[in-house]
Amino acid sequence: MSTLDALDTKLLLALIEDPRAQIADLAERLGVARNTVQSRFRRLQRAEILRGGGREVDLEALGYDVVAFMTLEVVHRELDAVIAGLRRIPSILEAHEISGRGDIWCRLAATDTHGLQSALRSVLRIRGVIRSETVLALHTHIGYRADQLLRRSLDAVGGARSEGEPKAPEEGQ
Amino acid sequence: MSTLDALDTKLLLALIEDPRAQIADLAERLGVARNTVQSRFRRLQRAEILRGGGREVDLEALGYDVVAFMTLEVVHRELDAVIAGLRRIPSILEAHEISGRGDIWCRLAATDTHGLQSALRSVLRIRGVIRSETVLALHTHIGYRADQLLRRSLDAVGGARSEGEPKAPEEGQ
DNA sequence: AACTCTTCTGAGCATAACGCTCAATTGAGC
DNA sequence: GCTCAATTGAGCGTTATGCTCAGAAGAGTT
Repeated sequence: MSTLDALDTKLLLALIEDPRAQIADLAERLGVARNTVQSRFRRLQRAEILRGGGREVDLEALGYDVVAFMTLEVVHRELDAVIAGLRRIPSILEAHEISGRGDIWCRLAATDTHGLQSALRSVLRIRGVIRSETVLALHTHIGYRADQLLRRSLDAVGGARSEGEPKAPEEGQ
Repeated sequence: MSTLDALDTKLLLALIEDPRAQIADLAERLGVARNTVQSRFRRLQRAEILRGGGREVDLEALGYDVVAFMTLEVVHRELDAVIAGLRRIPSILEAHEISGRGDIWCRLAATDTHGLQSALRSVLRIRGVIRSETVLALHTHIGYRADQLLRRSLDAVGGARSEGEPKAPEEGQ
């Protein structure tokens, strides 16, 4: 289980909303001394729960060890209602409409397999959901990144590169 | 096409690396006046290319209009090599090992369908890749979010809630 | 009840960053 | 050569930062 208390969690929430928020503002918003936020923030950073400095939160540190991907087949004219239903389930981390087999693709997180089962039940209870197919994410080999894309854009536009930076590969578009 | 020049792109890259980086540091790193970074930063923020203040970059603003999901079946003993190959393709935004049908799940982005085709060809050229299945992401209904999860953790631990904040729903685990 | 240990608090301090303005310079396009 | 937008460097007052320190508050223990 995570070692985060309510204050840590609130701090993370505030930082997700605005990663560049100032320490003093955060302190005021959380109704706590500036010093406290400063030390909490430092701790979260050092523990790498706050990755990159506020961009993303380490879900495992929060105790969400199970991540799964799910495709959903839905009654098309109920699509909006299904989306609204998904939105109400905290375990749903994202949801996209897709082409091909299945109509919606989702990512979900849970503390354990029981939590996952519970989340899946919630999903299947949504009116308009016909069928679901779920796979477990066993390991993240490449975490979300957009920097490679940016680096390639940089090459395309001919931006000078600072020393030491690796050149982005050219494969694929 | 995007209206971002090399400096904008470099600024975004630096902010992805460290969303809380100081303006002055960024200016020094990019070898440009502090004032310049300040105005560029403000512009990126206002144009909402920098979402949330540094958390994520708007891919569409960069000209990447096509997003797709791909499952890959691979020769298991070549898994590491496949991952390494994927890592070298900028279009691959993330990659996870999964259970069930297909062995790897990826998200990829491209400027258009030609770019997507090119990326897919790059993937299929990787030694160890047996078969791929790709679906287009037509629309993002729920973008990546972790705040709901955090809010539920807050409720679980009994954190007091500031005024006006909506209570996180209770459905699912 | 006293004790310890940790955390939070509030204050203070020197340094640095911030947001802003302004005049001068640069560079591209006409 | 001209215009226009962007960049630069300097300067300004205000604010945030990182730091220290002593005291208060709580939880858990003896």
